[in-house]
Amino acid sequence: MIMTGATVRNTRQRSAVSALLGELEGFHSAQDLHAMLRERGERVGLTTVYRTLQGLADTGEIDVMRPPGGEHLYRRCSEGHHHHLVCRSCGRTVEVAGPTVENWAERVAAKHGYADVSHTLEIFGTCPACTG
Amino acid sequence: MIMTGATVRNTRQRSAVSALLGELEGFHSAQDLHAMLRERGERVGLTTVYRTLQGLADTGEIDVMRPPGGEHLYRRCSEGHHHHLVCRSCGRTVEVAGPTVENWAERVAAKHGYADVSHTLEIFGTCPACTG
DNA sequence: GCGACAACGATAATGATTGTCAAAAACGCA
DNA sequence: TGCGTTTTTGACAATCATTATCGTTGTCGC
Repeated sequence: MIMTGATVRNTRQRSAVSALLGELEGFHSAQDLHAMLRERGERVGLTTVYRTLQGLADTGEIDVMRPPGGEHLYRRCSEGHHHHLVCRSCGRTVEVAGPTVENWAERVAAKHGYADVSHTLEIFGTCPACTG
Repeated sequence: MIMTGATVRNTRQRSAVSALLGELEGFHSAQDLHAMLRERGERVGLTTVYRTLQGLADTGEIDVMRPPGGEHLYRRCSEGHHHHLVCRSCGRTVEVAGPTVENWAERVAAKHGYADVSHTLEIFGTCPACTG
């Protein structure tokens, strides 16, 4: 058996995507990011953007949100498990940590004998700026 | 302005979909349901199944779940707002009512000035039967 | 029974994501 | 620094759920 070192190589493209995410506020789709990179003159393939985002998401470096109506959105977020409070109208997002919910989910799952629990939670609303 | 009576007509197809959902346990995709209807000899188009499900979901008669990896799943559920605890392996589902979470979500949203709050929450795990 | 209009459904279109695979780039090592 | 190995890339095709189209059909009020 070969114990591949699971080496992740540093490439120009990966850096570009990562850097871009570092500068941006809010959530952006893979295609958005791809377009921005092209505008900057960075030559990165769409396929690669998808792959990179997936990788970053797997390692928890970025968060993924799957809004009801379409494409996945990505964002560099603070560490640890948390959720998002998103404005339906302008997209303004607030990170929310919820020990309350985490515990509740764990408890409920345990009560029914479910193991290996995970969950997804998104809160939608209209932010103050968009309400007026 | 024309005040269309917003008439919803009773059709054989709508009844068939609704009836099928009434008999089934668990979640099923639009395509699943369509296949089942065909097996029964009911002649219903896939397009219509989608449309009908969307309609039923809009009026709250059925619940929609959007699992991470694919198609939307539909199910006739008990009334009121609730969430689902789903087995990753076999799909066995438990309905979960969570005043805890509802309140928490409301509170958090309010704290940030967000109005008109809604949320989505799914819990995934491995059920007792699939753990062994 | 009739006419208006919603609903149907076969088919084409859409569009995000994933698979493919040959070519290019990184890394470890001498 | 040069080399072989292995990962990564990226253009392109494929997938596949969902949506749009639009002529036909079925409902329902009258």
